[in-house]
Amino acid sequence: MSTRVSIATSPTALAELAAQFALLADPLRLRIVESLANEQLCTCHLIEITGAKQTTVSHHLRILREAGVVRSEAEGRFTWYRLTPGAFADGLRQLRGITEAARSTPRLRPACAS
Amino acid sequence: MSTRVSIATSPTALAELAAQFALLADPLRLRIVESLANEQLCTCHLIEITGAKQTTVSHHLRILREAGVVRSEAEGRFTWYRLTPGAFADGLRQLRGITEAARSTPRLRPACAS
DNA sequence: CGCTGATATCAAAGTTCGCTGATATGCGTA
DNA sequence: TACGCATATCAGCGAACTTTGATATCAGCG
Repeated sequence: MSTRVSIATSPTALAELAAQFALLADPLRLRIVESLANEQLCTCHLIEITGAKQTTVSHHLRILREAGVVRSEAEGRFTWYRLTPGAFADGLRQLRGITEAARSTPRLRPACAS
Repeated sequence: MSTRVSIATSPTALAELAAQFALLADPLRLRIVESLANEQLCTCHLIEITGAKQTTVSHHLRILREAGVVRSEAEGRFTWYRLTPGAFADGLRQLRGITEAARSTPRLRPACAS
């Protein structure tokens, strides 16, 4: 009879959250996201900022676009990117909860029932 | 003469931050971290909570341990894990900055100097 | 209309990552 | 001391990911 505490997050929600953090788990994508936090930029800017090849930047932009955290708008030959308002809101909320709880780790040690 | 805005984060800091998010980018690790946020747990608990194999859990615990976000303390046959106070603080700060800036994306569109 | 530049897509290659069975270590107990 | 249980380590396999050259698309310009 396992009386372990229930798991707050459903498996799917957990996977979605992990996917959200995965977007930030790559240095290049992190740089892109952080650059887009302050201003809209077109691909050429991001190529210059990151120093990565055009195809590489375009690939990561697609990942971010399909994840819904950035929006793109074509303007002539250029494509402008901006961060989606509310992007990473879930991740932020979760991370805040974790760090706040971890601030004072209780000595609680549930029994090792086997 | 590229006059692109400077990059706030150094390459190493960026990599470290990405590595921090990578820790949360796996559903299993995310569940472990989230479980440890509220109480100390030993490996057997985490095996039961996650439903994963013992070696799998142990593997991820090692990753978290070596990253410094969890601490382990042996007690007899058991090993207790707890979240390191201050873990993910940088990640949280960064993510907060991003989401706050993204709340109101300015129409700013720097020129495409080529 | 043909060329150039900006960007996206595709396919291949190399690398990393998660999972797992086998195995080792170490503590408590009979 | 011998055995069982909790846990960690190791090695290998397969999947997923990043990077990149080649190529396609498309808009603006001469």
